[in-house]
Amino acid sequence: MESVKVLCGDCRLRNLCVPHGLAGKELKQLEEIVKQPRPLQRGQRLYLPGDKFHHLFIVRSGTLKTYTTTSSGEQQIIGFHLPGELVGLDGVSDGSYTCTAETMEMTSVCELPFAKLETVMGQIKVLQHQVHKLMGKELLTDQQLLLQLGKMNAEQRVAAFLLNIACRFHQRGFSASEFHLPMTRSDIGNYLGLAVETVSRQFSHFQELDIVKVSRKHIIINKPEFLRTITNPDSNVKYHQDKEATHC
Amino acid sequence: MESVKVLCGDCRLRNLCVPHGLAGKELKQLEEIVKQPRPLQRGQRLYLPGDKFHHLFIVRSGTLKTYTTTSSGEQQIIGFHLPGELVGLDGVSDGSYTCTAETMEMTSVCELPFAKLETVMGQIKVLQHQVHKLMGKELLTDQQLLLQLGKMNAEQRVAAFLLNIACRFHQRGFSASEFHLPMTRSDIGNYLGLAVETVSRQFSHFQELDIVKVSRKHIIINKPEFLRTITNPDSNVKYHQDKEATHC
DNA sequence: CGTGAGTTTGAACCGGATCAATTAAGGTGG
DNA sequence: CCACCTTAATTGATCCGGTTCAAACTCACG
Repeated sequence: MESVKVLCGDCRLRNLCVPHGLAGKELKQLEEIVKQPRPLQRGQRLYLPGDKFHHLFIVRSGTLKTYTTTSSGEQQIIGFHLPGELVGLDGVSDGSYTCTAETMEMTSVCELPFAKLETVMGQIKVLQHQVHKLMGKELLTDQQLLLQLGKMNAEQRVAAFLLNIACRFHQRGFSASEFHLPMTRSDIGNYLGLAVETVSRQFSHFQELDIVKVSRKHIIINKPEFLRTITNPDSNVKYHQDKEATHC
Repeated sequence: MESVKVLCGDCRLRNLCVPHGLAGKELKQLEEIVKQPRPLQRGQRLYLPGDKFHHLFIVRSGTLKTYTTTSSGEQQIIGFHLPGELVGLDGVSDGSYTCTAETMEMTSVCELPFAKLETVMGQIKVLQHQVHKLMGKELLTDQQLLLQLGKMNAEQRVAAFLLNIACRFHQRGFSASEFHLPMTRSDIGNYLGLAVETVSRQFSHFQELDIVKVSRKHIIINKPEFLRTITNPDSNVKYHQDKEATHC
C-alpha cells in the first residue's frame, strides 16, 4: 500500500518552503514535479559525495545532517536540517554532491528534480525568487557558522547553537524553550569544532547557572536572554521585551 | 571623460563568470543590464550590512574581501574575491546585505541589478543555470572554509590557504607558483581563525622547510605537493603527475 | 537483566593566543 | 633625495582554553 502524497498546498510548512507565495495553477505545477520517496530510517543516506546531482530535497519530518569528509576520513558537519529546510544545494555547482546527507532519526523528505525545477522557475517569477532566497539563506547559515568557528569560544558557540535550534523549532510551531535535540553531543561537537567533552561541560556549566535544564537530549531553556548575552558579549543593543518574538 | 565599458564578450574572464555559455543576442541582453561604476580605491566599501540589496557585483580587476561583524564589533572575513568572482549573494535572502564588501587594492567591478538579472534568467536557460552554479560555488567555498576552521590545525589551514590562492590565480591566467598576496597577514589570520603571529610563524616554518619562499607579500611556492601533503595528511590518493594541472 | 552506545566528570597536557619587543617597509613632507 | 613616521611583519616568552586520556555512570534496548 502506497502512502498518499502530501500536497504542498496542504503542508504546514509551505510558507517556509519552496511553494511560499504560490497558489492555484502555479502551486499545482510545483506539486506535479515533487516526489515523496518512502521514509528513511535513522542513519540512512540520501546521497554521498560524488553522487550525480539530480534532486534537491526538503525535509518533511525528522532531521538530516550534511557533512563533508576530508581525504583523511575526518568529517565536518555543515548543517542540521529540520522540516521545511532545503538539502542538496552542494550539488548544484559541479553536478555532483560534495557532502553526505544522512538522517538522524526516522525522516521523510520531498524530492525535487532540479532540472524540472529550473524550468518551472523560468515560468513562475515568485517561485524563482523564493528558490533564490532559500539558496541565499543557506549562505547566511554557513556564514553564521563561520563566525562561530572563527571568532567564538566554546561557551559562545554552544550558547549560539542552543539559541539557533530553539529559534528554528519555534518557527516550526514547537516550543522554543523546551525540546528534544535530535543529535548526539558528538554531532554537536563536530559541528561546532569542539570536543564532545567540551560540549558536555558547557551544558553542565549552563545548567549550574540555571540558564538551562539538560537531561540527555531533553532541553529546557529557562533564560534565553542570558544565552543571548553570552553570544553577544558587550552588545549595547537594547533587549527587546516582546514576550514571544524574543526567541529568534 | 567616461571610461569605455568593457563588454562581456570582450572580457578575458567571461568563462569564469556569469556570461559563460552565452553568445550573440543573449550575450547582448546580459551586457545591457551590466553597469560598470568607476574604480574604487583601497579600503572603499561596496556595501555595508543593512544596505538594501539591489545588485550583485563581479570583480573585474583588483580584490575584495567580505566580512560579517558581530554585535560586539569583531569581524570575520568570509571570503577574498578575485577577478571573475561574484560578490553580494549575502543580500539575496533577506533583501539586505549582511556583510561588508571592502576593496583591498584599487578595484573595478561590474554591477548587476538582481531583479533584472532574474528576469533575463527566466528567458535564457543557459544563463539561469550558470548563475545557479555560481551561487552553488559560493556554498562550496564556504564549506571548504568550514572544514578548515572546524577540523584543521594552524599548519593545515595556512597550507590550504596558499594552495587555494595559487589555484585561483592559475585559473585566471597567472602563475600558481609565484604571486603577490593582496591581503595582510592580519586579514589571513582573521579569515583562518588564527592570530597574526601564528600565520607569520607558519610562513616562516614553510620557508625553513624550503616549501615556499616568502618576502612580505611576494610568495613563491617551490613544492606545492608538500603543501598538499600537509592539508591531506594520510590520504592515500595517488599524487597525479600532470605537469600543469597539479596546482588546483 | 545485561550490554553497549552515549554522556558526564576529572586530571594532565599542548597548540595556539597573548604579550612584548624588534625589524622592515612604504608614505609623507621638508 | 632623505629623515621621519606609521603600519605591517617577525620572533621570542609566557599563559590558558580546550583537547586528550581515563574512568565512571546512565539509559535505551535486545
